[in-house]
Amino acid sequence: MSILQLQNTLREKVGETAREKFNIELEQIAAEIPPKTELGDLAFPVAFELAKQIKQATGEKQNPRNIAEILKVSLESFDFVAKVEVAGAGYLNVFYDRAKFFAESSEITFLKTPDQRSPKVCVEHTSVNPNKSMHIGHARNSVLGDTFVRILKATGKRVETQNYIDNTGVQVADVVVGFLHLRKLNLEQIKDLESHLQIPFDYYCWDLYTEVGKFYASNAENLKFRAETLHELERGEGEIYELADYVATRNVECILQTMERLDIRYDLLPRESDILHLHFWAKAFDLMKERGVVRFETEGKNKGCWVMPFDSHEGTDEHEADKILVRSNGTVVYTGKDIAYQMWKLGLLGTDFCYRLFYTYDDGKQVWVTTADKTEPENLPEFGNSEVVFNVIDSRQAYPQEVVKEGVATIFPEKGEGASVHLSYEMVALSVSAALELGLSLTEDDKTRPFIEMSGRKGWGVKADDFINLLEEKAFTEVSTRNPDFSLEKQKLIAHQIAVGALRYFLLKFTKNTIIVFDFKEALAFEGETGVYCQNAAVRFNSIFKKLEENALEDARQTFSMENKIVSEIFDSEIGNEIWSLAALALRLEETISQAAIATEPAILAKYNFNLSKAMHLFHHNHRIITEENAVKRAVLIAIADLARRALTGGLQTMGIEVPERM
RNA sequence: GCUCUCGUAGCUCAGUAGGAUAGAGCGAGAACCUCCUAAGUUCUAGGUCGCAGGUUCGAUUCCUGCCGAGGGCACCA
Repeated sequence: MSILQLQNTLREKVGETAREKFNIELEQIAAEIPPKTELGDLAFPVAFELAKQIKQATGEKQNPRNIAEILKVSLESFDFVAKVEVAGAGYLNVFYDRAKFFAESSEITFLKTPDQRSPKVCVEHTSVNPNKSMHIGHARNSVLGDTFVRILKATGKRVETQNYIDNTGVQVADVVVGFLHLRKLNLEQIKDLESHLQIPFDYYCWDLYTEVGKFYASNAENLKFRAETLHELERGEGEIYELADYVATRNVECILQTMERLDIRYDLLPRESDILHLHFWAKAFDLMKERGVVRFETEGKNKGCWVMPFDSHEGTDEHEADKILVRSNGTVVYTGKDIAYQMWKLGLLGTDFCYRLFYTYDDGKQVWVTTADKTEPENLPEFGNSEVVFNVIDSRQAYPQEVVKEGVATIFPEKGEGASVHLSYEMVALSVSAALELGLSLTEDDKTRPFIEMSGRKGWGVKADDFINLLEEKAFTEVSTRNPDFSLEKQKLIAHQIAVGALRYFLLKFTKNTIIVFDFKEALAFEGETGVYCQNAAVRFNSIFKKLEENALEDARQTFSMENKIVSEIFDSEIGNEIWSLAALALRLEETISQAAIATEPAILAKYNFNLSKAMHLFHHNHRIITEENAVKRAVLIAIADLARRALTGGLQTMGIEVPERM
């Protein structure tokens, strides 16, 4: 029986007893982990609630402690429960039978694998404009999205990961303007330039994009180049389109490489150009008209537009409550296209992309890209058609995302709003000191602000690759000093794993709706609450097992199962609470991952991994396994250490963090 | 103007389906390497949970108002 199952069983029993003894139907039964191991493994503050409801129902005033005493008796009937105590004003504290419970669960595996028969869910993340390199704020999106994918998979969900490519938007147009009108280069010349470029292509574009911003600022007339270019991109053919397609694709390749460094991969790259060329909007528009959810305005300020009635809280008057989807000149707004695209993801559009293979990763995993050309590639996976779609998009887009969600739900009430989830998060901004370190020219007003927003347009930001490099260099210095016997290759691998762990943990330890104010010192830390701290706990435990005899774990399990009585005594001894609390914490991984999935909050998992690591470092400090002379105690310690390292390895893996061989 | 999010230790942040003594990291001050790696462990100092009301046996958590910070509110993308 797992901890989750036991909790639910106990919860049911509490509800049942409340019904039988007090004639009260409890809607929800809260259970909590007591603040200290001495207070038990699970607590029900339910007697307070019952006392209140009994008073309401009968007017009779009952002491919560008396109520708890009655519930106590019924819970004690389970064999997994060692004892139940009534504590404080009426808490019901449940103590598990540690030896029995541990014997049953010491071999548990924590992570589920995706069930191929379960309905597919889609997570879209990254989705950066393919016109420059990624900065650390973009990386937050990807790390959050990728970790959420891992969390869903660990709960057994089948997940499709998409990275949307806006290859026909203003940002791509702007960098194309830079190539055409500032650099005066055609496609061949760009390729030639690239062949002897000292910096990566996306870095080059980063600088060029900033120049274009200045180009527009210097003379508003220059904006006509943007309009021209956008028009060409929309047309979908011709020299400029070809050039833009090349530039965008090259940037996508660079971005995929950056993400590969963080162990982030995709299944599909849906491109905006294909949404345009395959007329997704027209299809969606037909469906909307068919279902009568859009209206053509013949008068008022929206005259000539197609609108969708929208009873959102955002509108200030009745008119603004309607969302314009088609402008009076007949063109569709961005949100309209987004609704069509969201319909495709959910399998509601009734039309599909064409596909071709974009790239094959080292281990053979494939990432596909959409096209508008009819092709019939071999081994084409099935894309789209997801039960639920999670869009990882920063909180500034909350309003358009709300429109998409409500829009789709209006067209398909049978599907409902639950199918579209905006996985919203706050941006990464620069601290004033970090901005100054980067040499940005801040105004006096800027310097008084709580943070400085990153801006691709201004060229303000810490590039993801630069920062990973910085972390790798720092880690390499440490690794090579500590492990001079390792080959250079191995040292570099470990430094890389540490860098990834540090960055991913840093981006995940904050809850989604906290603005991360990026500060170099804090982000580069390898001590305290960091990924490195967690990795180190796992490495230390692994090194114990390397030094133990070959069959130590199997032997321990055998000793353990035969000596139930002595095991009980150990758990009841002086060190019992401490070692049991580590075991109990390790056994909570599954529950934690499930909580993180329900709350769409990877930070819950990050905090768990940190707390588990802390308990492990403490355990490591207090107990010597290898030299332990009492065979049964040694077996218990080995089994707990194994449980803990497997839980931590699984928890870290779910965050996309590897455990290095040595550190 | 309308609307959303946030305000917890010197700093950066957790927490709260209303509940036991409000936690962690950093920073500050001390102690611990002959020891399965000190990227570690232990101890100390540090809080009117923005302010004021309300609901409740009980509020940092829920409600209202105020103050402060940051978003979002186009026939932009």
